[in-house]
Amino acid sequence: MTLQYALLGFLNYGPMTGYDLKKLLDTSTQMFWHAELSQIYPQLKKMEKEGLVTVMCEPQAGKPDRKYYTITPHGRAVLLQWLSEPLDEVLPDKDPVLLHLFFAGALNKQVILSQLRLQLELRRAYLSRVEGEVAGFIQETIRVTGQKRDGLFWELIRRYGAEQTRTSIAWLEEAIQLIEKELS
Amino acid sequence: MTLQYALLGFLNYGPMTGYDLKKLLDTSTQMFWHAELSQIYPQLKKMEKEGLVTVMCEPQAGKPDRKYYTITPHGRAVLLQWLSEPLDEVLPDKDPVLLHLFFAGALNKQVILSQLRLQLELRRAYLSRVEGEVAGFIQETIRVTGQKRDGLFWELIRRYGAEQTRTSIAWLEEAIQLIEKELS
DNA sequence: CAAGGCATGTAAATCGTTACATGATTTA
DNA sequence: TAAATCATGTAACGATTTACATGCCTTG
Repeated sequence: MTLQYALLGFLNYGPMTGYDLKKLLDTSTQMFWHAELSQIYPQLKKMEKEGLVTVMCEPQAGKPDRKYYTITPHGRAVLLQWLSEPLDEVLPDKDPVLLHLFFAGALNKQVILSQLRLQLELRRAYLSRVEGEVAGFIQETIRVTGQKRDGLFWELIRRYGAEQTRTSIAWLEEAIQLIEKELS
Repeated sequence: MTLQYALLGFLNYGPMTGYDLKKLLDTSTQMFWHAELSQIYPQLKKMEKEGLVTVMCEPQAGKPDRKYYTITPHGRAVLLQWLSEPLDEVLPDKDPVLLHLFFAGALNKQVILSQLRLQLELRRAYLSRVEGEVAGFIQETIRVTGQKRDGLFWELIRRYGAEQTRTSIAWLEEAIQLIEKELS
């Protein structure tokens, strides 16, 4: 169901194909939402049947037609309805890395340390991407589209990701030190 | 597949029933992993067929038998194998709250602010639970079970949750101020 | 006396991933 | 010339949720 709202959210900016939507999911929301084409295409079909979007085919030579989906007034109403719902969830609920760590006591010190060091590396790399590329991409998108109001939220979310990652990094550094000292 | 490792991880402490495992998932790992009984029971059955666990039935009057599952040497090997794998994931990948916020530009200022204020409230409540109840529960569990080594990881994960939540809170406070000032 | 805990499950539906299929064009 | 991009999809499988089913015992 949530994927539906993600698609409606993007279609609210203008008509697009499933392929276009996939690219937007990959470049804009991949840190907190994504989907495969094999999920997107059937979802769009379902949304059309429910009157949330309409389709227009643009023939192409040698390729399948581009199928442009346009959000309907009803689709827009459904999107706004969802967006207006109170944000009453507390946390994203599955994190395999933490589950891993929860049982890590069964491993020896060196294996655990190398796992944590890999995480540290990955998160540092991620942070530098968020502070570099991602920040630039958002500014560029705001410049090109003139979406200042929406851009405020994009930038806010980017900063959230950066702050969470910084916190992870600091925690990993401490955890590594602690384990080096305290664990036998 | 991950649920399997969660169950093996707990069964590695000793034989248990599906019902017991559900309670452990609810009290110990609910912040980063959980499952319903309707998923746990079939999963255990499957694990038995694969030789990861064995079952022993303890008859009860008026209730279904308690079915105790015991981890096998093979099960332990499979668990250790999984635990030893490098932690190469970067982030938990779906967060409906962020997706919501990503499209929040379509809403009016007051609705957005009340949504963010609700999030702030929820995260503050969550933090106080993590710093209170949860911390106490971990200390108590370490005291009762004598699992000092494992307890180190439980406490580390708890602190991770607390730090991430503190970061969320600070970010939400800033975001609310910014939106109050900058947004029309 | 109703609600919740104990203890087991099954069935149906939804959500999501991976693999497969086509076929032209562009890039390395 | 191999791989990636464009553009559509289907099929099979696996993961997860929700609803249903039983029946006793304990707590409010």
